[in-house]
Amino acid sequence: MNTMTATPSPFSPADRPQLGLRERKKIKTREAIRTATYALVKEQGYDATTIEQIAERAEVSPSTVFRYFPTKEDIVITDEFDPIILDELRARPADEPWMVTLRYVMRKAIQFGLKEDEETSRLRSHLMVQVPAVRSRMMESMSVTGNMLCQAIAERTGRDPESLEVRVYAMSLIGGLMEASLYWAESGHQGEFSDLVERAMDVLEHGLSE
Amino acid sequence: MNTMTATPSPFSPADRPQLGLRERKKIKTREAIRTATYALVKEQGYDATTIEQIAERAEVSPSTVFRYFPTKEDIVITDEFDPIILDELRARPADEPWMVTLRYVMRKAIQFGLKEDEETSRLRSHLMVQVPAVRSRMMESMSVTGNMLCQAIAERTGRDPESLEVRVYAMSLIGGLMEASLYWAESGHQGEFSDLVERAMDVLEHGLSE
DNA sequence: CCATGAAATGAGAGTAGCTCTCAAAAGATG
DNA sequence: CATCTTTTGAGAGCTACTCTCATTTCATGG
Repeated sequence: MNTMTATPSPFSPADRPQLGLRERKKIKTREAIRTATYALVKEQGYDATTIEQIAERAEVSPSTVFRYFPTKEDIVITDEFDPIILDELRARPADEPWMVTLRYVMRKAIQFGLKEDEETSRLRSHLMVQVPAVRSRMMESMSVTGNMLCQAIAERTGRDPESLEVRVYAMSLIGGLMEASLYWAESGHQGEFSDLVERAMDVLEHGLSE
Repeated sequence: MNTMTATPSPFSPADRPQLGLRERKKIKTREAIRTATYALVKEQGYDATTIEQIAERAEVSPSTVFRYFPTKEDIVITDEFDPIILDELRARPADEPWMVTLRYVMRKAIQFGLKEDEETSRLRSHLMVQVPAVRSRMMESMSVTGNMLCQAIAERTGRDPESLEVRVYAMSLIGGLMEASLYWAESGHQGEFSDLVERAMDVLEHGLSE
């Protein structure tokens, strides 16, 4: 749902021979660090996993780890959904009701996210519940997603993306959706996440009234 | 808007002679640490201010600082609004429309918060904008406020406070209000905060439609 | 008022996240 | 192959944060 660093879209490095050896190595290193981190966290838990261990398993130096990710939490939470979601939002017809668009795009994003690596996305939301630092960082990255949403809403409605109204609206959406994914993780990932999101959207659209 | 530690309500220590010397000293120390921190942050900025400096100015040891506040950010963000807001919410007549209640209570909370120490609450929201770590922690503490809101909403509507619907609704409210205060700080605290909150409430109630 | 017990404090050592610098290694370029 | 640029590794250094233990400070019953 967020990305601070401009992660290239999810294709394996081999798919892009047009990139120089340098670029390909960078992508490899990045993935190696992430893979190593996920594995270690699965084995020992988040706090018990140190940067040194991550560096060792990824076969890079600790300095390099920090060159690729500003903080330890970022190794875990970074994803590349935002640009995809933005594209999808823009691709919808302009006269479609906003909520219909939103539901459609969210459903698609969830499909995409779960398909790519189900276990990883579960681990991620699990960490969000268990590790305060990760949750914090995750929430902060929401504001990036929020800005993107503001942009999309502004384009759609002709409002100023920086206006209080648009920003409040976007953040309330994101807050609600965030809570839905927390709920999902807290309840041990029971049921379909997409169902929860549908219910969350109902609340966001109509309030608690009904 | 939040409190992780159970700060006693805002009365000067002298007002409560029924407390033992020990308790009164604890309150004094807590306030000394906070005062020292605010002063140093105003002088040098947040990052440049170290725990050692804070300890020195508050005339306690660094260990003591950590005994009173789990993290450096907590020294800055902790406040004691949650219980007050909860009480106010409960004090409203049960048949009053929910949004009316909410607007009333928010207005009151803002009055209270600004009156107590205007400059401090400005500094706080300023830090929220400027220092990522503070913003993160602030956002996380929102979930505490969120739980409180769930409780209040549940009591009012007879729903389960743990239900997805209530939780999503609460967090969307909080996300929106949070954004309003960020907006206020980003625009240099122009205008009345309460006006911004009114506008935010309009959006939260009716969406962007009108 | 003093003795005993409990709580708060200070001192200090230790861990780990994160930053910065500089020299060595590896890829790009002509 | 030579040169230039980018990436990496090594290591020192800072600081938030934790833990332990001895010392001091307050509370309490006699």
